[in-house]
Amino acid sequence: MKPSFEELKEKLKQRNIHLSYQRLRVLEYLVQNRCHPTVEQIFSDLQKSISTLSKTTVYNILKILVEAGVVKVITIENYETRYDIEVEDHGHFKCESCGTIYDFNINFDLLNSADLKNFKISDKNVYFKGICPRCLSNINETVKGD
Amino acid sequence: MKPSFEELKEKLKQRNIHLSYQRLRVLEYLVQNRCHPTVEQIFSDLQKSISTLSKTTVYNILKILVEAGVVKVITIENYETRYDIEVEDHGHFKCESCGTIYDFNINFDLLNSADLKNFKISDKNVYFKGICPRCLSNINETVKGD
DNA sequence: TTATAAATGTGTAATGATTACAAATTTGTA
DNA sequence: TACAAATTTGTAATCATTACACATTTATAA
Repeated sequence: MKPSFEELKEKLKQRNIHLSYQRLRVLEYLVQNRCHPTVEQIFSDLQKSISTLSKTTVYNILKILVEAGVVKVITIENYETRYDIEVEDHGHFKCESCGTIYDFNINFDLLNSADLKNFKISDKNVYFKGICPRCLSNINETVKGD
Repeated sequence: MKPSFEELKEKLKQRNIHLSYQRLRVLEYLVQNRCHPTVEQIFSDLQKSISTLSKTTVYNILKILVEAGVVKVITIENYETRYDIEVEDHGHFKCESCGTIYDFNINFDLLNSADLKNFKISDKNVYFKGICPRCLSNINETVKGD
């Protein structure tokens, strides 16, 4: 379900992708930070402990991990690319107030359309936008407070 | 269902958005070109007949039309923003071979998740990727021909 | 019609994410 | 240990988008 760091390393080995220090640290970061981080977040956080890290390296590694099928690009806004460990299908909800992206379960098998009967589908994506419970309650608090 | 140019003009009037020449031409272009064009496509096509047109103007107008709710931003790839006349909910299929984006019907009411019961959902998006029938048959032709 | 303020459009410069590329470093192998 | 290949790094280039100031058009009223 949620692949462990060890399982992901194994998958990369099988694909003959060398497990360099930087690659492992980026992978580890994504396993530990399941908040769909941007390149900027990944880079600035990792740079604290890998002082020589280059942002280009982060871009390169993410590209390799995506091609290897262990990381998925999350495209919700065109001005920010986010990355997620590749897991079973799920939807994303982006809160338009705080920007947080939440995962939610959804049955992708139900996502079918007769219009696509002659199409070869290789990737299904679902994302919603709106306001998350936390922000909704903050808004209510504010109203009450006024 | 598919709003006409006249209906869209009416909607803009109701929202007190001045129907300038450039705005009407961009709107007309989107009604007539239901291929989810990029800013570049809209600009370069319209510039042929509106020689003074500025790309900044196209950006400005698209922003206004989106805010007015008559145009929707289609985010599938983070490197290209596409625009579509706002219509009833439908999914998008992007062919990874030719780049064409197809509309398909899908029941958005079925798109629910218990995980989101306390969330306020204002926008639902579905997009698939894969190979379209045309490209699939081209590939088959090529294989046969070899 | 004419004056004038507000709205709209235009062109250039700035921004910022991403990519290209070449040099430096590290790794694997003989 | 030596060398070739892979990986990382830093800088420069690219490209979509935005900021901004100026030009043009439109709406309104005298």
